[in-house]
Amino acid sequence: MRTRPPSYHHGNLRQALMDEAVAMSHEYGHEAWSLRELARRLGVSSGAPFRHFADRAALMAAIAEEATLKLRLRVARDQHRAGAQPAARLKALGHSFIDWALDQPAQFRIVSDRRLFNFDQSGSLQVHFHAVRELTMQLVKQAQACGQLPRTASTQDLALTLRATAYGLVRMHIDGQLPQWQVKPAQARKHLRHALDLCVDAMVTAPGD
Amino acid sequence: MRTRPPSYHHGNLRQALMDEAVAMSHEYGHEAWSLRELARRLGVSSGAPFRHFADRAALMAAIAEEATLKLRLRVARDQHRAGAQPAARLKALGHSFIDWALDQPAQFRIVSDRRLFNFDQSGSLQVHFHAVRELTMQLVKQAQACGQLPRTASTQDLALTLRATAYGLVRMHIDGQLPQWQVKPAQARKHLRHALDLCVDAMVTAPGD
DNA sequence: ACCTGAACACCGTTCAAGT
DNA sequence: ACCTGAACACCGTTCAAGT
Repeated sequence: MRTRPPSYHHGNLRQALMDEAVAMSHEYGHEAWSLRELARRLGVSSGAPFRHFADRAALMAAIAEEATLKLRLRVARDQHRAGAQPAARLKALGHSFIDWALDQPAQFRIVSDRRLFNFDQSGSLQVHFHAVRELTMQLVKQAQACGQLPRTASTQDLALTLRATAYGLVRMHIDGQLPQWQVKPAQARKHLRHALDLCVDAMVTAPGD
Repeated sequence: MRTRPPSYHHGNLRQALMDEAVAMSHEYGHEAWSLRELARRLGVSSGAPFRHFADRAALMAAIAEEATLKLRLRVARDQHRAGAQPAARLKALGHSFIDWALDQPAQFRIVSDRRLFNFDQSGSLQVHFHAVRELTMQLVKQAQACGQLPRTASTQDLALTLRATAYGLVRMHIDGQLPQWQVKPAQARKHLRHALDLCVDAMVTAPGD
């Protein structure tokens, strides 16, 4: 009758380590717990994690890869619903990013902390982020082509600015800075979306075409 | 003739610890070195740092406070040279922030990592950041008053968006993401300034007044 | 007043040994 | 095939003892 406790001896310790590591990162911060504590909480020995991950960095990288795939899938889904207008799709892209970060803050912190693991060494991280970056660039280029964004600025600079705004907004929330800007945590998502839209709209309506 | 080696036994160990900690953070990353290693490099015992700082967090907080004061002084100096136009002063504020972060990346990382120490517990950090935040808000308000920024958007949302853009741009550089956006490290400062100006200009010229 | 260095309770990681 | 648990070389922090 009871399928639990799960038998970590038969194939699911790897995922259990990742899930528990995310839970502990959420509770304490991603550098405030030890692998030994993680093993303890799962009832395995201190050496067991090393059967599945070469080291701490490899565990963190695996978590980051899982989270990054989720971003890509979410973006693909949301783009599908966003219509054809490049500017609207750019907003939707920003909203996907915001929602992704706010729905899994612990994973966002891990993904964006370059010191936890070697980012350049993970093929899947590279691929997924590249895809999102390429989409941003293409949407900006399309928006410029149909006059929604100014052609006087380079595609790269526009894309970089928009990306930085989305990233900066999300980080300010994740780092707990929003209350200092009079934004209550409960209204963070709404405010972040609004602030991003403000930036996109400003550029869309800016002259210099 | 030789005033060196400095006698850490007579009052300058505290500053030496801070300087060496910054140097090691620059070399290895701010969490990749130990207090014992720091003590070793300064030729003192493993317990000596605790004569000057209650714990690791207190050392990091002291470094952050020193760096934050520098930001405030730099902003004040640059504002003085920026003229009277609110939009120009907003750009100057952003440039001060960018220059500050790029001139001392290790300190920027420490300041913006909320997990290293209790941010809310440092009076001086609060005060200095509050001053910069207030300046941002006032400049936005002035810009709205003289028609340089739209009055349809709230002062808070405009300020938040601009601040997020500056912060996001700087973080992308600090986290090594700029090469992926076709920006060479040597041209980072120029590109970041340009991207920020792009955002300010877009808002300045946006209608809805 | 300031620093030493042993001591304590931890780490990450390895690896022979077990099942 | 997967996990154990002792072992190694580290940590941060404390504190009696030194100067």
